Amino acid sequence: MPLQLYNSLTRRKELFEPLIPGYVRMYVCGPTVYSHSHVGHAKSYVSFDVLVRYFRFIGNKVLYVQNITDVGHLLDDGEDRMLKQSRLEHQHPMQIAEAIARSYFEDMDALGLVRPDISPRATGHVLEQIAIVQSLLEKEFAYEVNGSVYFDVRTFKEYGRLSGRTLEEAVGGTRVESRSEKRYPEDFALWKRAEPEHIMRWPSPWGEGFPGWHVECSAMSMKYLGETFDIHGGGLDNQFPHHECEIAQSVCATGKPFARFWLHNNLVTVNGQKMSKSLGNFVTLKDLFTKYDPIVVRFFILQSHYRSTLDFSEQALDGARSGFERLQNAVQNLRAALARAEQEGRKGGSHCDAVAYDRQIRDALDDDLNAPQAIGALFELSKEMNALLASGSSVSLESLRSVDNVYRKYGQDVLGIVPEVPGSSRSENLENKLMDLLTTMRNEARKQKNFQISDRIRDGLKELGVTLEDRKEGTVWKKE
RNA sequence: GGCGCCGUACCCAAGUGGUAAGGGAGAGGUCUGCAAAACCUUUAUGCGGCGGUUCGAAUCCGCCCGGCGCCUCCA
Repeated sequence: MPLQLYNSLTRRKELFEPLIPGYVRMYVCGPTVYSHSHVGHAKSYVSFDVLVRYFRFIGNKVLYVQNITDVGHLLDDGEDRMLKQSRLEHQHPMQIAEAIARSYFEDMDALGLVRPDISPRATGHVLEQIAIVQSLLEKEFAYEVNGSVYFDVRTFKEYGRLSGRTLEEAVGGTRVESRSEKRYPEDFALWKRAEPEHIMRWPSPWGEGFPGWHVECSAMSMKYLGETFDIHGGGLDNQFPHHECEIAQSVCATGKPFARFWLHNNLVTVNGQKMSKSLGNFVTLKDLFTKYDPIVVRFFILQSHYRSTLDFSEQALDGARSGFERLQNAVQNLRAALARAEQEGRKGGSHCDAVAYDRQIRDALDDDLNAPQAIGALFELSKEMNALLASGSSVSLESLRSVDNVYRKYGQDVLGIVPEVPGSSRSENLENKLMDLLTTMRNEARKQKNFQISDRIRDGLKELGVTLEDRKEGTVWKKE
């Protein structure tokens, strides 16, 4: 089954093929860098990370662009959120932007995300934004008032297609007082006049000012991906107005189609309510990572579909952690068995049909990136292998290798929930050597029934946060 | 008020016409000097409620109840 993706533009799953065969051009709305990332950001970026990984896995080259918004994102009262934060922290806005951008990458790296190929900043692309605004003015899709430029939404008949609303509806339901400067309440700012106290300002044909929020994404996506590209992604809460406005200004500026596929991830909820900064119910990733391993958070996120809401709770996270550990154990068991089989040069043995699971996982991912279903299949495979290994039957080298291959391909490369080396008992360092020494001594003591010594070793290690487990295959240790 | 989404076991969560994936928790078991872990088995005659369409519905249609999102900054 070829890859199908749900396109918000058409409201249905569509066969996805890049415009240029074998080359996917993709843009995802990145963070506004004024405060640390929370679980909601993680859901969005983890989802698109899996998409990028999957595109590459099935043989495409991908150019993945994700912006960093460091100007123009306004609050209700018209204040730039970057400037507000800078005022609160007594720092230059670019200081905030730099610190938060670093924090963002730190968090995303921890979650195992593949970095975007290009991470352009809005402040670095003011010229490109001005060029779009100028083009829109020339073509009379926009108008200037007192040093600000607005997009005239009535000139674009497709306005509202993405979000499924018509101008009449929108204006009827608008709860915001219309800005007197605008010709029409739904018109949106392309360029804003900077008041004297406004620090972030650039010269423009209309005087000193700063770009509107939406236009940066049009400028940066088209600069690096071309006027028409394959995929534009982002959070569902950006569908309107942000993405609607992007489409309007891009299509009108170039006269060409903009993004072909629009993908929207759903939101993280807490007790059924959206996790957001304004509600104050958000959990920053940095806080979360003190309690949960980032890869557990990633696993938790991927256990629900990207287009479903994900309800956040400690109980759910704890459940994910246990499930994650179960999968790691299964992979460890399998690899230990594989190592033994390779050592003995095993010929023959019982069979496990990894191909069926491979197929199942491929089908799940091809169907609008159904990661939870793919994970379900990985667990079923694990259960079958565990049972086979526990029964004591010797599994054929070929089967063991093909199962390991499924873990590597999907668990590791595509989903990123199986580390290169699961668990902590394998790498070669002093810690490992010391632990080997201690566990060997302890097992010798146990053989001699000197349990005073053996328990003293185990209890002592426990106090240091190291747990020993005596398994059939030998003793393994884990750090808390 | 307009547009849209969701309601599946104690918790999280797939499934969108063919007779309920998966994970956690609980229960039972294997292993074991003890402990812990690991592993196995097991757990929804039913998918918010009521009608309808169909040989057949969690899945389609209608109504109702409950919750949420967007319409204003948010991934």
